[in-house]
Amino acid sequence: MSRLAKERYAVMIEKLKRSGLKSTPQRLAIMRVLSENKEHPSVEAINKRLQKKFPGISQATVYRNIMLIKSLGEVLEIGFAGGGSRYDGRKPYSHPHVVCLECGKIIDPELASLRDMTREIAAGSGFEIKSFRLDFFGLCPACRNRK
Amino acid sequence: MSRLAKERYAVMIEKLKRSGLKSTPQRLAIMRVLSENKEHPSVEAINKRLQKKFPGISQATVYRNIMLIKSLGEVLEIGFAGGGSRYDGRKPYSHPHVVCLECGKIIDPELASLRDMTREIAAGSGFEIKSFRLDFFGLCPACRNRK
DNA sequence: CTAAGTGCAAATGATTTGCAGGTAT
DNA sequence: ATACCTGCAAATCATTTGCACTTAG
Repeated sequence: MSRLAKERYAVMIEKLKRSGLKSTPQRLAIMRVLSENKEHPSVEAINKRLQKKFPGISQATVYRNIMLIKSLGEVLEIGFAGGGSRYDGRKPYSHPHVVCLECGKIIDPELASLRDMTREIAAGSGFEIKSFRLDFFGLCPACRNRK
Repeated sequence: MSRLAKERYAVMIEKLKRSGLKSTPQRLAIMRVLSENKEHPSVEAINKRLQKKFPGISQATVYRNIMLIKSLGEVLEIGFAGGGSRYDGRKPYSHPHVVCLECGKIIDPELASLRDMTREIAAGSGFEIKSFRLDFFGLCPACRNRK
């Protein structure tokens, strides 16, 4: 477990306790997966990963806990139109993603030109901006070669 | 019908004919709504709008035709996680949106700083970028005042 | 103890599809 | 004529919810 993952996990536990919610084994395990997994896993992927340690854990439990963790502000949901959300527990705040249309891989790119965008939008539209969503879609290096 | 709307509508008809597909009244009406409606309407909104002229038009017909128009590259689908896509037939290419979390209003903002973003991402990630999706979420001026 | 949480199965809600007629070309 | 379309209703698919049972604090 990396330093960042440990830190993220600790923050989640902290918020959980502060909220007077229970620390069930399933819940802690879900938090652990979210804090260390870099793949932006889907609910299905999280469930699959947990089957080893919790045979028979319910998808409903995974969904309910992710919702809860989201309400604590500790996981970012990256939902797509066609259904099938992915989750980022390492950086639970708005940030850009690059999604491979072929294999579904998702990475967090560097994007210096992002800086003043939100400010520019707020000034131009009169909206009070709360969050953003920026996704680039394309083919990852591996899938490009495979063609 | 504005000049832009007329133009968009003409392009859609053109592509439709070029593809050897039929010009049914329902299909033409859907294209017309998509080419002139600035509200980024949902399927439900489009259906509602058409009920006057086509009592009993099926949601399925609207869905099927939007899919078809999308496959012609003539409408941009703005799909949201919680379900409920919105459509933009006036600018059927990737461009940013500002979405009101309260009333669902969607506008097309100016965003000069968008310029080199795609290039920057492609260079940094090795991905071949095909499209992007940039949404800002917040409160529109009207909803801000209402608080 | 007892409020929360879990597993299971049924319910949802947007979208899709199969089928039995219609209709544009 | 006939391939394409439409309306209707049933089927999907991810997600949510009701319920009876279990468990953390």
